[in-house]
Amino acid sequence: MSTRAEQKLTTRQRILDAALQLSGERGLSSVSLRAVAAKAGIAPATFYRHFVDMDALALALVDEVGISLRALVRDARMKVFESGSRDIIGNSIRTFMQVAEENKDLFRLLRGEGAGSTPTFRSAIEKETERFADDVADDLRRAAKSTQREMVHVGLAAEAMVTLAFNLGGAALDLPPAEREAAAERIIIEVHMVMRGSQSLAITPRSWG
Amino acid sequence: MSTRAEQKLTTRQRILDAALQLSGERGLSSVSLRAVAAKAGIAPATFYRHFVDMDALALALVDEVGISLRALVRDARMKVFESGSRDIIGNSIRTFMQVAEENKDLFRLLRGEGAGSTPTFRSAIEKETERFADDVADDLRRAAKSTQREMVHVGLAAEAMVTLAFNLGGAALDLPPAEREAAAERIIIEVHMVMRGSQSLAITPRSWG
DNA sequence: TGTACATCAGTGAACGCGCGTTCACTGATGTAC
DNA sequence: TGTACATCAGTGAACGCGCGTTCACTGATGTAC
Repeated sequence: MSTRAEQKLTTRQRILDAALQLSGERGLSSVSLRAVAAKAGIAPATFYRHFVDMDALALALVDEVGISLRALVRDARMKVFESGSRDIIGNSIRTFMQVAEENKDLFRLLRGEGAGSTPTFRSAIEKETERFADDVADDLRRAAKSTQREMVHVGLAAEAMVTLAFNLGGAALDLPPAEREAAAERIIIEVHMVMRGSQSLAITPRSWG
Repeated sequence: MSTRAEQKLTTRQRILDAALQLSGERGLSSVSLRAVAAKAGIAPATFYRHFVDMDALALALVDEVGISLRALVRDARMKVFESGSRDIIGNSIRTFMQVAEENKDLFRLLRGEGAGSTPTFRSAIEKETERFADDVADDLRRAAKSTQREMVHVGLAAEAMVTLAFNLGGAALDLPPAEREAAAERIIIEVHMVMRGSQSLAITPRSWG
């Protein structure tokens, strides 16, 4: 690869990094092109050599965030698996929280921007969380087989677990460490409830409600 | 009450209504003072007769939203109770979705602004959702007594249910009606899982995980 | 009731500022011969 | 390798615009006598 093209890519990356950092405070939608340029150390006009506008940047960022996130979580899942622990849920949530803490900006972006922005952006983020839930669903199915405990609506159980982890876990990122750990334990119990509920419904379906 | 004071209050209300409407599109944090003034039919400078700045408006709005929401949900719960149905969860979620649909802007504000804004604002919104969860917890305890089915971690179960309803329900507001109903049915199943899980853990606590 | 004065919600013009975007440019890197 | 030309990432100045905020004002409403 030529030097010029390489250089262009590193500048592009500097722009993405700057945008991610700045989005942490107030959300990406209130970050200006000029602020991104300043943080990235380029002239405002240079921005246009890389993206047609801020919306394009936002989409590229969601893409990158999604990829990073999946990689991070794949590692996390392997870590849980290798630990050989029987407390799969507890370990997963604690690892998730650790990864989230080390990548606050990424998580805030996915969580915060999910609501208050452009429809395109919103649906891009929804796709990412869906992929995430799909991975969890696979894990659940595998766990169900190996423990011989049947589950129903595995996809829904996974969706519920991911929703709880993302939202409650995301909110917990703003808390002091001690409270953050307490929040993690609460999330673990709630995710357990979903797990048990899915198993319980497999044994005794729809009753009194 | 004097005519002048009355007039001032109605203007204030026009400002709040305008802000709420405008927040629906892109979130409150990207609504300008001038846009609010224009929508409310006043000069920009008049805004300052009612609020010191946009942050004060935001806080007043969260307060108002919280109060409206609790009133709406109190009505909804009564409706469910009066129906005498045994499918309490299903009815609650469906009623919740109906109320949410009729008050999209309110819900979007609570959901969307929960992440991407000022810490003060964020914590104000968190308080509102906590109150909401407390109400649900009361309902759960009452239901547990009347059905004789013990539950554990009722507060956590309520938190999980509210988190699921708010986030998945809120996301569903952007979908076409048919898909929205399907989403509601999915949320009902997931909330059921939490319910069952809480009951199951009361019978067989912490096991293999 | 009538008069004189006080209050204050709402105004319109003006301000300086940061914004997104454009444009002709520069000069290092890449390419052809 | 050396030379002449092409490419194009990055620039700096300039633009018009909507923003938040200020200020002296207006005139209807409220109050005291």
